[in-house]
Amino acid sequence: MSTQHPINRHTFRKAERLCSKKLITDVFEKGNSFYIKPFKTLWIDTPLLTSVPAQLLITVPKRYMRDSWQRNSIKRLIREAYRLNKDPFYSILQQKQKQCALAIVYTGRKIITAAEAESAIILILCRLSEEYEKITG
RNA sequence: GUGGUCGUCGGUUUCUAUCGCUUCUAUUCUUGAGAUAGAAGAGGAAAGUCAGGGCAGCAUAGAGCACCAUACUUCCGAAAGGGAAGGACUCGUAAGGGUACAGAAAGUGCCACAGAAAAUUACCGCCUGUUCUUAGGAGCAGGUAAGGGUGAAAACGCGGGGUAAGAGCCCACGACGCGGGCUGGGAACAGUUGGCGGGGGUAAACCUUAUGGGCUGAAAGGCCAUGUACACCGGGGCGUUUGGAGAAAUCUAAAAUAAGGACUGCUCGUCCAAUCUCGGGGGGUAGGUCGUUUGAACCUGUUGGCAACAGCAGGUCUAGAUAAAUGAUGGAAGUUCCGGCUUGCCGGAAUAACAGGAUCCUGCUUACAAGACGACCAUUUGU
RNA sequence: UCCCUGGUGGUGUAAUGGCAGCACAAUACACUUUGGUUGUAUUAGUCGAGGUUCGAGCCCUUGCUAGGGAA
Repeated sequence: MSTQHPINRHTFRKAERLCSKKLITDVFEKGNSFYIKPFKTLWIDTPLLTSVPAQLLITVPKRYMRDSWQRNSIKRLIREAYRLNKDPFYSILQQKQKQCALAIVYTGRKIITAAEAESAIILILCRLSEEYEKITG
């Protein structure tokens, strides 16, 4: 598996996105959650249909950001930050033989810069890694 | 030069480094939502969803009413609450701008406050007659719209005649409205001539006239796969009359009819079934694919037309995602601005506003940074 | 993507085209030793822009904004 997804390539393909309606409802209804600065994160430990370690869903509510171009740009920033920083989290998941469904919800009301997004995403991924350490003991 | 009016263009440009996204094509083998290479990849408004269509489904014997929309003329356009040119009115010194711009003389309603009165009106006043009288006047009956501080709006304006007092009551001139004739124009309309008339405003109040209008929207709808249950609840109903068979229960045939449903608001009318119909609710699925991008398409040239636009010729194929693709960080050039002066160099800053396709077109409306351009008007100064 | 509804003081709500009200809240005063209750007074408003009208919260156009629905 790891040969198909080399660590040194920071990709973010369709397989790594959360598209299944069932999984999405599971994440939002049964998932664990925590809050770091402008993002709310929901996650659940569940077997996925594909071979990737984790699937991610990015969401910006229409209630807070009215214009679609603003929502799109924030989603792009989050995706970029996740893509560049996901490797430590993936390696932990692969060690533990686990799969994870993730949802990141932006709860701010203004546009953030790329640097702010990246630091917050790094914090979120560290927190998730800790949670998995606790689960597996 | 200053101020202004109308309009057009513009919309992060080019090269490059690292990482990355979507679609298509080719190659490859480990046959996977793989790898490599190449190509393509958001807007003038993609927006608001305001108008009209294409397309799709449902409905459709027909008629009437209701409801909704539109409303100067001609032309363009598939159509349009669309556009062009023109007319009328209106705002502006002007260039120009705006107009739901049919009917108030078919009818109904409304017009607060103020005012005598807001549309067949008499409160004060004026005048006539009459009664009383303290001789100033008061009461009663009638005539009268010339005058009365109001109001958004006051019963055409002004002059003369007339009268008891007055009044378009009559006349001249003027304004307004409705017909007729003539001239110009394709028409709206304009000019002119003569006739008739007396009427407040309001139709983005009801309404009248003319014209038009089925309903629902890609979560429409078709196909494949997966999966299941019409189990449950509520309303209505499987009826009545006549004929035949039969002792009867009942069965059967044809016609009519009550209640119900359909014809998408109502009426007429037509049609509909008998473990049936209408509504609610539940179970299951939670995937793929078509629709889906070649079209009233775009670009260039040319012809016709004042213009909107149309014809002809040549060329082009130009996003198709689906929890939803264009991004992040650098470098160089270019562009713009600021400062300095050697006037074409140096240094610094910025590289943007509005904003992201989701079925597709035509319009309308709204938002919009730096900058560029054209036409015209007013005014000032100089020549 | 498509469709629908609303917007009135700080909050909740009324209002035929004709002076924009009511309740709660807030502030001040009175009452009370003080607070509460009660009473009196005050402040504060038609989402923005344009149009129709003598006159728009209401009618029309357009924008802004809030919310809802649709396998």
